[in-house]
Amino acid sequence: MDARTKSHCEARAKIIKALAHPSRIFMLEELAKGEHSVCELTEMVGADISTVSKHLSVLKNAGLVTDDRRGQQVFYTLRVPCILKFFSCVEAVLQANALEHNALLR
Amino acid sequence: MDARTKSHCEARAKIIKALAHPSRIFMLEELAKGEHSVCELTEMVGADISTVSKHLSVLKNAGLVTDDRRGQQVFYTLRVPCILKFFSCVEAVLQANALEHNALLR
DNA sequence: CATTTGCTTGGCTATTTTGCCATGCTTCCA
DNA sequence: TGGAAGCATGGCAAAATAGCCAAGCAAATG
Repeated sequence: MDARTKSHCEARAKIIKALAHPSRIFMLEELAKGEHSVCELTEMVGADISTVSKHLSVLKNAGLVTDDRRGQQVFYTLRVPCILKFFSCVEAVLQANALEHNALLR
Repeated sequence: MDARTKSHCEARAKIIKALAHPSRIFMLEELAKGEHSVCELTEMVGADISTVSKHLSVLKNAGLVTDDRRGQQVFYTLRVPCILKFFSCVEAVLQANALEHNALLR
C-alpha cells in the first residue's frame, strides 16, 4: 500500500469512524428527517448533554452535519443525504447475516 | 431511544466499526476485485501477518467477507458487493469537505 | 515422520474512544 | 445587570482497539 493510497484510506476511515457509534447512527437518522436542537437530540438519545454534544462535534468534524445557532439553541442538520443509502447497505449486510445464521441453525 | 431501536443501532454500529480502519478499507477494496490469500493481503497492506489475520477476522465476524481454505492457504472473498456504493458515499463526503475547505480559504 | 509453509490465537502494551462531571461561554429574559 | 437556559469544553477513569511477538495448529513436502 503506497503512501498515496494509505492517506486516502485514512481519510475514508476517519469519516467511517464518525459513523461507527450507535448514538451517532441514531442521530443521523433523526437528522435525516429534519433538523434538531442539541436539547431535542439529548432527549431522544437519553444520555448526558455533554456526551451528545461531543458526538455531534464528531459528526460535524467529519463533515456529516452542519450546525446553526439560532438564539440560545443550536440546530444540527444532515449535510450528506447519501448517508441513508450507506445505511441501507449495512441493512443488507445485517439481513444476509441473519439468513446465514438461520441456515446454520437448520 | 427505545430498546428495540437501540439494539438495532448497535447492530449497525458493529458492522460500520468493522469498516472503520484504513487497512480494512484497503483490503475490502482489493477483495472487491477478486479473492486473495492472507499472504497476498499481508504483502499488499505491509503489516505483520498476525495483524492482517486479525483484521480479516473482524471483517469475517461482521459478515463482510467469507474465507475458504484451499490447501495451506486461506482465500478471502468480499461477501457484500454494495460495500463499494458505501465507499462512494464516503468519497462524496470527502469531496464536499474539500470544497468547503477551499471555500473557507478564499 | 519431521519440517516447512500459511495462518490463527494468546498475551501484552500503547493508543484511542467513551461517558460523565464540573466548568465556562453565549444568548435571552426579568 | 443578574440570572437562567442551552451548549461546548476540559479533565478524568473505564473500556475498546491496534499492533507486535511468541506460540499453536493444519496442510503440504521431503
